[in-house]
Order: sequence, then structure tokens, then C-alpha cells
Amino acid sequence: MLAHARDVFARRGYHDANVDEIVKAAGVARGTFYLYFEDKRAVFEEIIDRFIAKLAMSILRVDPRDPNRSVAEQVRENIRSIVHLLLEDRATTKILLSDALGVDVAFDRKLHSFYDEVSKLLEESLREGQDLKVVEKGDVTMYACMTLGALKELVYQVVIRDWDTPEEKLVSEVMTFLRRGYLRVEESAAPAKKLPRRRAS
Amino acid sequence: MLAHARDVFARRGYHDANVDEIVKAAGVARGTFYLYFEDKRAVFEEIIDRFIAKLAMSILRVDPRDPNRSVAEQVRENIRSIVHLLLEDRATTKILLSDALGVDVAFDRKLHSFYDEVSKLLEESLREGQDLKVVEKGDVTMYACMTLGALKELVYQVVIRDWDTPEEKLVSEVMTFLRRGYLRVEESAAPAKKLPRRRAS
DNA sequence: CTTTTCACTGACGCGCGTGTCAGTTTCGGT
DNA sequence: ACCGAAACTGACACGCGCGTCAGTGAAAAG
Repeated sequence: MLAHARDVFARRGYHDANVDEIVKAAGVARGTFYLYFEDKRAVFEEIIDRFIAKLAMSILRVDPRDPNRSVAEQVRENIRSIVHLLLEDRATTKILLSDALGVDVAFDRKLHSFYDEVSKLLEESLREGQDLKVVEKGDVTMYACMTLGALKELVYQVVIRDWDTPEEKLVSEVMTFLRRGYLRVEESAAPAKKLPRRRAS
Repeated sequence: MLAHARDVFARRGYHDANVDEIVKAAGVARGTFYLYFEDKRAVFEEIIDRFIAKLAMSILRVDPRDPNRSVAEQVRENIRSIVHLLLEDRATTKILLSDALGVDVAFDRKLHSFYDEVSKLLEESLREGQDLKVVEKGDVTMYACMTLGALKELVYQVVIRDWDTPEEKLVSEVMTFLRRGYLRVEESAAPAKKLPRRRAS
């Protein structure tokens, strides 16, 4: 039932999906649906709740003092598990990243608080990382924001466009992006920091 | 009229907004609305169309051979004008980034093709930049994807959370992020590239 | 075989928001 | 001052999708 609902939502979007489609897909009658769920919103919430719970579980706090696993490994491992979960269930990922916003004011709040939670966790890790000199100085809130944005967009495009990029490649791309960006240019204007010149080649 | 519609959409989201609210906000009768617009969807489309047209106009192709403006300046200028346009009209930005997806299948296509266009432009620039050694080797599609994602998320959070971060700071943050990432860690596993070590501090 | 329970059914009524259009007001031209 | 055109109004009818509930059939209990 949940699976069928998920497929319908993924195909048609939350607002265009109606209960008739879901029950038809699931091969049950309209009434049966209401035995199991309060209403359409409730199924949707159930689907998203389970998914974000899994996601939240999979993110492990980075411990820079762990003697067994380097920070890089731990970060990579986090990205890996998130990417894995997201690509494992592409339908739900599509829903989460494109339909979940705009369902409801209350629902929007829930989603925002989830992102907030993740963001806060990331920010803390970054701050800790800064103390240990493994994270560049700067505004950790913005780092966190941009990191999540980059990750979301990347996975979203993979799902929407149905790319068959290997998960490991995606993880590597993100890691590389976070580690050194890609722009190798001098900044002449503005804060005029003198950064150590890097070879470009 | 468009301005009132925009405000209502921004406040309530596309689906929860109804024509009554818009006309009440605009201080006209229901019928008047339908003299100017086909239907609710049409106003929404008008708002978004104008906005993405402005955005598209503001993005200038980066010319690495321009003797007057360095690549860095040109990239920065692009980011600056995008950020400026987005923050100038926060209501529409909020709509674009959180309500525009999921209105309609056709509308989704339109939006995706806009992002595609921007993405293609960025990819081309990046490819060109790679030839000139100002952009790191790697998959330009993914670079483009992550860049847009980072930018979108950053601006979205600014708008939603109503941060009063100065535009110039945002532009700098994005530039810095693109130029050097933030993670200063060794990668022990995987491709095992030996990158020149950087000081962290 | 009868009764009770329980999961399931699907036609129906209802509320909401949409789009219309006959009627009214405002304006500009003569 | 008069008239025609154009802009505007808002009560109304219609359709759509939701949630309900009296009814059905099948399985467990007696």
C-alpha cells in the first residue's frame, strides 16, 4: 500500500495525485484506504517520515579523535550512506526533494526542522573541524548550507534525469568538491587576501 | 495585481493560495481577475516567467580572453547579479525555489528546461575554463550541478530564514567555496591521488 | 450449520474553489 | 448632457475529489 502510494506520488506529484489513483494502483477499494490512513496527507507523511528517519539514523557524528578512522574517511562514509539511501529508493527521494515542499504549512515546518537538524549537526562538526585545522576558517552555517544544497541538487538531478552514475563516483565528486572546489583563479578585487598560489595543471 | 498575487503565493504557497485571496488582496472583484488572466495558473506562470527571464538576461557568458576583466571578476559578477536579483525580490524567489516545483507536469518541464539552460551555459564555461587551466579537471556536469545547488540552497535559506546577510558577503562565500572548498583532509583510501599538502591555518 | 466478527467495498453526499456572465458603474467622445 | 464603449462586479452553477457508512462476503467461533 505504502509502496503504491509512493509510486503514484512520485509519478504525479502530491497535489495531482488523488486517492482514487492510489487505491486503484494498490488494487483495493476506496474505503479500505481510509481504514489504514487518516487521509491522503497522512500516507504522504508516513512515507516521508520513515524516509527521513532512516536518513537521520544513517548520519554519524564525525569524531576527529577516533584513532581508527580519519576525518576524511568518516566524512566520506557519511556522504556514502546518504547517497546510498537516496539512490536506493529513487521514488521516495524524488518525492522528498521535489514534492514535499508546498504540501502544507505544518509539513513545511517539519521538513525545515529536519534540514535544520542535519544542518546543525554538520555545522557542529565543521566548527570542531576548524579547531583541529581540518576545516578552513569561515562561516560554518554557509558551508553547511552550500554543502547540503550541492548534495541535494546532485542527487535530485541523478534521480530526475535517471542517470546511472555509480554511487561511488558521486561520493568522490562531492568529496573532491568539498576538499578543493574547482575554480583556480586569482581574486584581484575585494578582500584582497593573499593566498598561496597553486599550480593550475 | 501581479504584485499582490506574488505576495499571496509567497505567503501561502501555490496550492493553498486561492483566487479569492488574490483578488481580495488586490482590492478587485473576482471577475476582474479573469479579465486579465486565463486562470490561477496563468498568473503564477506570468510571475515566474518574468522572473526567470530577468535571471536569464543577467547571466553573462564568461569570456576568458577578455583583456579587461579577469575570469574571477566575471564569475564573481555573474554570481553577484544573480544574488542581487534574487534578494531584491524575496517573495518571488521564495516562490521560485519552493513552490514552483509541483504545480503542474508541464510547468515542471518548463522549470527544468530553464535550469538545464543555465546548467548548460555553466558547463560550457567550465569546459572552456578547463582548457585554460582555470578550472580543475573533472566532470563539468557535476560541478555545474553542485554549484547551482549550493547557490540555490544558500539563497533559499537567506530568504526563508530572513537573514540579513549582506549580498557581498554571500557572493564572497560562494566564490571562496568554489575556489577552494573547505575540507583540508588527506584522502587515504580510494583513488589515492597524491595532492600537494596545504597548510591548514 | 449458525452466529459473530472482521476486513473490505463502492455509491453517495458534501464542501470548496473555480470560472462565468448578466448586470452595473465609470469613462471618453461629441 | 447624452450615448456608447469599456472596465469592473459578485452571485451563481458546476465539477472534482474527498471522506463516509450501510452493506457484502469470508473467515473464525460456537
